[in-house]
Amino acid sequence: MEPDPQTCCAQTLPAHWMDLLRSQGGRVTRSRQRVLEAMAQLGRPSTAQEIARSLGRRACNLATVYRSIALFENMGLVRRVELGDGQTRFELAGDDQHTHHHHHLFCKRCGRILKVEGCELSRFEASLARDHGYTEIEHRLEFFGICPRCQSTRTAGSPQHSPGTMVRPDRRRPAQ
Amino acid sequence: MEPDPQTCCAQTLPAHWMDLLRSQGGRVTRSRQRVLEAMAQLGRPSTAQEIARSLGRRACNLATVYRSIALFENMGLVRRVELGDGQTRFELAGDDQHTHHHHHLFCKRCGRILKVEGCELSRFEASLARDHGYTEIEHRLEFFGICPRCQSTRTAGSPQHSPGTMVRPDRRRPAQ
DNA sequence: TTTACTGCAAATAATTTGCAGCTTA
DNA sequence: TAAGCTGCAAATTATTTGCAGTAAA
Repeated sequence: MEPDPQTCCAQTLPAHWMDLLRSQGGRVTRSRQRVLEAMAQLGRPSTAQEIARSLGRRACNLATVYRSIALFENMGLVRRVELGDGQTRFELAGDDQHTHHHHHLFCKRCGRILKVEGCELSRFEASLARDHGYTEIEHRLEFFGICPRCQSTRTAGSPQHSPGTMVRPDRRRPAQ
Repeated sequence: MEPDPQTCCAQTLPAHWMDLLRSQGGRVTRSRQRVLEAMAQLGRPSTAQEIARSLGRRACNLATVYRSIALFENMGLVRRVELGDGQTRFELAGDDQHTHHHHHLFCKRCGRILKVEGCELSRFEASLARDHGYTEIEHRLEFFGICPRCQSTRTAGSPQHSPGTMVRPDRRRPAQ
């Protein structure tokens, strides 16, 4: 897996997450710390399984990973990413270069995930708020396509992520 | 549930779906016809359960609903919609006024789903293709907010859809 | 010490699949 | 007829939960 600056850059842990956690009555435990570190190291939207597995030896229970993620998601430390392949992924959410709001470009063949920045939808959100009276509007936007490598191989390339757990191609195709 | 032109408009069945199905070696069966009719009548992204239940008496097996949906999705007759609440929904995909490409505005409290049109991302897609060499680029975009009714009730309003199966508010919050 | 957190196993829930019988072409 | 469907029940898979023991604060 060659390095891809836009794909596999280790993320940064949201600063002050410990304080944030404590301020909400939570405890800073080794498990939670490890889950966050694993997510940061993975540097891309990852499933609970991937996160648990990446912890390897010092693994913490899958149930704990789920519980930690749920907690972090409610704290706004983690955001969920759904790419229509039936798997729910999570990534760190923050406001620095690596964790701030962004989107993804997902290869429909191999599952490669590219980070996409610079989408400007705030004006559109404003018009939605005005036209329909909604508040607190936010959005999720994902792109799908065929990556360069897959174009040349013609066949479904080797999945970049979680080798061995390739999702069925059929479900990967977003009904556009 | 008052009528909402943008939410609950019965959709139209994709024309020629029978021919399309047959041309791919599939058979036009009563079950498949009913599943499509149910989706058209529901007129909004619906889960397999909702589709099966809406068929009421003349119900067809849940497994069959899943199989039909999968088939239709691969044919491009149905597209999947994920709103981050852990449920996978499906809606008719076509090119007429009701089924063409569009997005949704999902109320984070009651789950009301509003259809959103007029998003212009093709230029952005083109730049993605140019910059990263991807082809066949498409996208999925969903908006989340608090609908007017929920703003006034302060509490989680009655869910517009599938009463009784309200998802946990915690999971409804998209990690922005 | 107190009470939240964790591991483990059992429980749920959403999908999928095997198979034998039923239908469409 | 023949192959593709369908219902039903069992099997999977992802995720959640109960509980008793462990560890933050």
